[in-house]
Amino acid sequence: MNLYHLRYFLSVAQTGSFSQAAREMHVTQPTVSSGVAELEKTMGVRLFNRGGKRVALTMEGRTLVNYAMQIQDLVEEVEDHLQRRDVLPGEGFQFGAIDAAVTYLLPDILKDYRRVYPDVSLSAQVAPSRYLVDDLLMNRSEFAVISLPYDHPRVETVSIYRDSMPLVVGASHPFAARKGATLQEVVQEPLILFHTDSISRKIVDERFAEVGVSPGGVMEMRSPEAMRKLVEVGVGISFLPLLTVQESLNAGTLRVVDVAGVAFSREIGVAWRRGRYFSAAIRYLIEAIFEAYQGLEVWHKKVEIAK
Amino acid sequence: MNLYHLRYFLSVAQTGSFSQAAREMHVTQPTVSSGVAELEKTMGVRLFNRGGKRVALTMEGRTLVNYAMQIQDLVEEVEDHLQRRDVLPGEGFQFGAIDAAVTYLLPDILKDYRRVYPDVSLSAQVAPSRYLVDDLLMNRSEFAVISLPYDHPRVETVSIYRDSMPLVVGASHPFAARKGATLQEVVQEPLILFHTDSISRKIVDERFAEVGVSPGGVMEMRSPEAMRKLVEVGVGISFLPLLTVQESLNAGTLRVVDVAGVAFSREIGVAWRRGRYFSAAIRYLIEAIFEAYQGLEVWHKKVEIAK
DNA sequence: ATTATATATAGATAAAATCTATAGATTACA
DNA sequence: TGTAATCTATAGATTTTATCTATATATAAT
Repeated sequence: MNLYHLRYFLSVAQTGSFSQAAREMHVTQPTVSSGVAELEKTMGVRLFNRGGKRVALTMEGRTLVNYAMQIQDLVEEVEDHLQRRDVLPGEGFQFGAIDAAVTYLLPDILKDYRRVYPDVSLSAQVAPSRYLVDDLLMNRSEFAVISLPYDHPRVETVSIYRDSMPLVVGASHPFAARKGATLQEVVQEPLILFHTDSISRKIVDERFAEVGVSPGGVMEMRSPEAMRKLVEVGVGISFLPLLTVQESLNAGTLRVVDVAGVAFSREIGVAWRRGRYFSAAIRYLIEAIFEAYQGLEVWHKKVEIAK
Repeated sequence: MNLYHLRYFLSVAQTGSFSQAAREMHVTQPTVSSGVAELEKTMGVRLFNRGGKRVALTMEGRTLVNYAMQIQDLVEEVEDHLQRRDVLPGEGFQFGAIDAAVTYLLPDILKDYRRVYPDVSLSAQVAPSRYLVDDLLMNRSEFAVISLPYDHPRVETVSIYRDSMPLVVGASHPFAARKGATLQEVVQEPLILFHTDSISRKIVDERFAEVGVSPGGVMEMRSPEAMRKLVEVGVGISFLPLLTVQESLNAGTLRVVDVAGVAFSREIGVAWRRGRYFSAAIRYLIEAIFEAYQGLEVWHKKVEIAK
């Protein structure tokens, strides 16, 4: 069963003539004849009674008219939808983001996005970067906002934000009163560090190795928010992304302490599976992120290559 | 856009794999690939993101899944309907019948029919035979119950009922008291005859011509019921089908009078456009008529030929 | 009867769908 | 890290389907 044949059939039903239908459909009359004949064969019924000046639908023909019109409508509707890149209510997509991104970088962008695509349901997966990259590779999420650098042959990344990771201490910590501290002093203190999985931790570890120091008592955490709390109550001190601690600094519950020879920072960026295709509604969100954080140009270049 | 391609697409969406879909659909993998590629081209969007172990639907792909499933359902539904010869509520057909048939021959049959096909809406067109034949030729009705004989190269007929057309007079008419009358006597009386269009009238006229008599004051009518009334009130006398006057005879308001050398009768039969196709629901009604009036065998023979 | 208009059919041609074989890429596993 | 297995894409050949031209046949109109 061919969609053109259905169209021929409907035209014959409407005009009551094979010849006229052929003219309407811009094909020859035998084409219409064989199209209808093919339908009649696959359905096993006669659709028209021929012979008069006009052909007449049989009962089966009338039944098929009902269905054929519905089918035609659906086909036209879906073509229209897809061509106009409309979004159906209930449609949506999933993306990943690390905690800091979803908490501090994305809220305003997501708010704007909702205005442009009110019918798209967004599902944000919040997890450490490496899990988010797994999702990307398995096609479980469309893109992710993760910590950089992340080196993987199948993953493309563009940096959008550089976040410093200063040493922060509780307001009552001895360092809080001083203008700075040395790395040697720092490693004597109880340190609260990201889990060894994490990119931020890797940055810290690498620098420690370079300088040749190693921390004493270390507490490992996955959640920067939890780490912030622990530092606030004085369990230890930590190198934490500025984004995470900005509010606490403003409130005075945390203090930044300069450490000689150390200027940690981690980048946050957008990552996606190399070469993948982006639907309009998704592309819009990504571009909004780049616009907000000045990465639009690099993105365009990379996506161009990916094409 | 081909219905097979839609099926391939749905299978890929469900299995997450072109290869697996190919196995399910009993085609090769390149067939599925090119089918999906063709859909993507005509729709102008990417439907899957390839590359992982499993392919993943894009947003557009998800939209198309919704529509494709609806379309598939409709196609299956209509194929099922037509193959099983089901009748949709609201479906129906039109047939023609002369007054006597619809009043006296068909009621019980139609009642039974309603039990078997409760959802079929019947539309009976009641008119003199020649109009009903016009409808047949124009494919406006499926079959007709008309007066015979009716000779037309494009119309097939089978007789189902022979109805005598005796001379009937009002109860108070002088003839009513006598045991019989001659044709010469009859033509002296004011005669109420069918319109010259009608088959019943033709039968009467032919006999009159044979015998060489011609009636005097004649009133022409189209409605046998009206004629019956006129005879009852004594406006004239008439040759009327027994079916039409049976009740009046029982009630005693009309009397049958034998006329020497005259035994009019007309036949009633089923007529249809030669070579036409009958849907199951229609065929059932026609066969019920033949079963009731012993014409089933002839019908089968004629329809066999028509095929 | 004759002409005009319908649909059906036969045969040729064009378009498409599908297949086989294979390349290129990714994943899984040793 | 390399190797085998598995996946999708592509090229070219083949088959099937759709369409066209020409014509036969039937019906309706003049």
